[in-house]
Amino acid sequence: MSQKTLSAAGRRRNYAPIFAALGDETRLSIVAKLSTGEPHSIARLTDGTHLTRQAVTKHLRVLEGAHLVHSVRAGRENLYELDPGPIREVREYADVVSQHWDRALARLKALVEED
Amino acid sequence: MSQKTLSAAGRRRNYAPIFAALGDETRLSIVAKLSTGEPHSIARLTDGTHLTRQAVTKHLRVLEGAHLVHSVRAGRENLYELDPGPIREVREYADVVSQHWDRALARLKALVEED
DNA sequence: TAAATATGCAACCTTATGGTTGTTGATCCC
DNA sequence: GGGATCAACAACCATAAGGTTGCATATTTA
Repeated sequence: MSQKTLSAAGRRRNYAPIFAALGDETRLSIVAKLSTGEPHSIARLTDGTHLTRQAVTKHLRVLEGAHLVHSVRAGRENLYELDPGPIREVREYADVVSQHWDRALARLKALVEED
Repeated sequence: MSQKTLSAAGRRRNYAPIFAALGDETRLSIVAKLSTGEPHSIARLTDGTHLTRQAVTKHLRVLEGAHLVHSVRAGRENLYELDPGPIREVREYADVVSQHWDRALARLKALVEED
C-alpha cells in the first residue's frame, strides 16, 4: 500500500535517532569529511584523530543505523559515503519548528497590540 | 571585543550538544509543545506522559543546557519557554551540509561527463 | 492556618555509550 | 609465498543517561 504523504507536523517521524546520531563531535566530523562527496575508508577516517580504528568503526555503525551513511565493500577496504536524506529531513524539521514558533509569536504580538 | 561574523562552515560551532539534546523523543515532544509559544509549567509538561515529573525535569535541564529552552519562575511554578536560536542554527547546519553535498556531487558529475 | 499544588534535591538503579585491547580473517603487493 | 594493510568480532571497562523513589520546601487557596 502506498504511503500517504503526511504533513510535516503530522508525520510523527522518528527524528530522535537522527539527532542522537549527530549529537557527537566525532560523528559530526565524520559527516563533515564525507560531505565532500568522496568516499572514505575507515582507516582514512581514523587518520588525524586521536581515536582507535575500532572506535571510529563504532561511530560509523551509529551513523549507519540512522541511515546517515552507507558503506560499500571495495576489495579489502570498506568505503563509507554520506546519505544526504536524513540531513535534509533535519533541515525540514528545524524549518517547521522555527516557522511554528515565529507564527506563534506573531499571534501573541497581535493579541497584545489589539486594544 | 566584537565577535566577528564567521562563515557557516568556518565557525566550528559546537553543534553536537544541540543535536544531542534533540536526540530524545521525550525532549522532542517537549520542544513541540513549547513551539506554540505558550510557556508550560513542569507539571503541565508532565501531563499526558508516562513519565515522572522528575524525569521531565531532567529532560528540561538538558534542553536548558543546550540553550534550547529557558525558565522563568512564576510564583510556585516554573514556566519553560522555547529558545529558537539553536534550532535556527540546526537549520543552517543542515542547510550547509546539504549544499556542500549537492555541489560536490555536481562536480563529480561534471568530471564524469567531461570526455 | 491547613491542605493542596508545584517544585527542588539527593540517592539509587539499570542500561547505553564511548572507548580500549586482543585476536582472527581477507586482500594487496613484492 | 609472505609481509603489510584493512577490517571484523569479542570481551571488557568506566562513565553518562534515563528513570525511579523519598523527602524537604515554597506558594496558593479554601
